[in-house]
Amino acid sequence: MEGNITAVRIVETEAYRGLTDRASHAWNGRRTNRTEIMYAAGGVSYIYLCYGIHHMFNVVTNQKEIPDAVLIRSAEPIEGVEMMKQRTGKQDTEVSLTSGPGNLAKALGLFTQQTGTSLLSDGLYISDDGFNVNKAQIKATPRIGVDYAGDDALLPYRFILSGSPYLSGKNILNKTDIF
DNA sequence: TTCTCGATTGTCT
DNA sequence: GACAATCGAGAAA
Repeated sequence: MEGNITAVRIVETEAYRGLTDRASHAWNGRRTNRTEIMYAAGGVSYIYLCYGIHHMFNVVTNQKEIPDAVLIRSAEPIEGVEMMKQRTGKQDTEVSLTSGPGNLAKALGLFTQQTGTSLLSDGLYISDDGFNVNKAQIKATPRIGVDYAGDDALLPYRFILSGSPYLSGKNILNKTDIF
């Protein structure tokens, strides 16, 4: 694996509370083949295909039988930029490399088959690299692209590292008027 | 079995 | 700013 590592620092996430959140696939206890993994104990990945094109990378976060997850929307490339460019087919290093959930999953080489992978495994893991985040920079805002969820779409369940250039595109336009 | 629609992105006007 | 692309999951019949 040496030399084949791609690492990113997560700068944007969204929380999905399965039981009460209409924006969640597991809303109201819905349990299907696809969402089954959300009911597993936290620490595993939930990756699925959206619009037939884009892969979404989620982290299952709660206890067994509680379908909560966090969508990783955007991140800052730390290591293996060349490989990410290869995977996404982009020529230059640009923010869109890992900005936006679809791009991020692509850059990291994540596909639906990786659903259920433990995030403590060798191939895929999340760790603390000691980066010191100023808590004042962490902001909560309404989520993106979930307008259909009614009132739940207004919940401030999106968390961003404000000021990061890697926040996804549409959000950059909106980021100033939330707080 | 069939139909509808989405936790998005990129391109066109 | 608006809209098409694209396919699998979920719901309905």
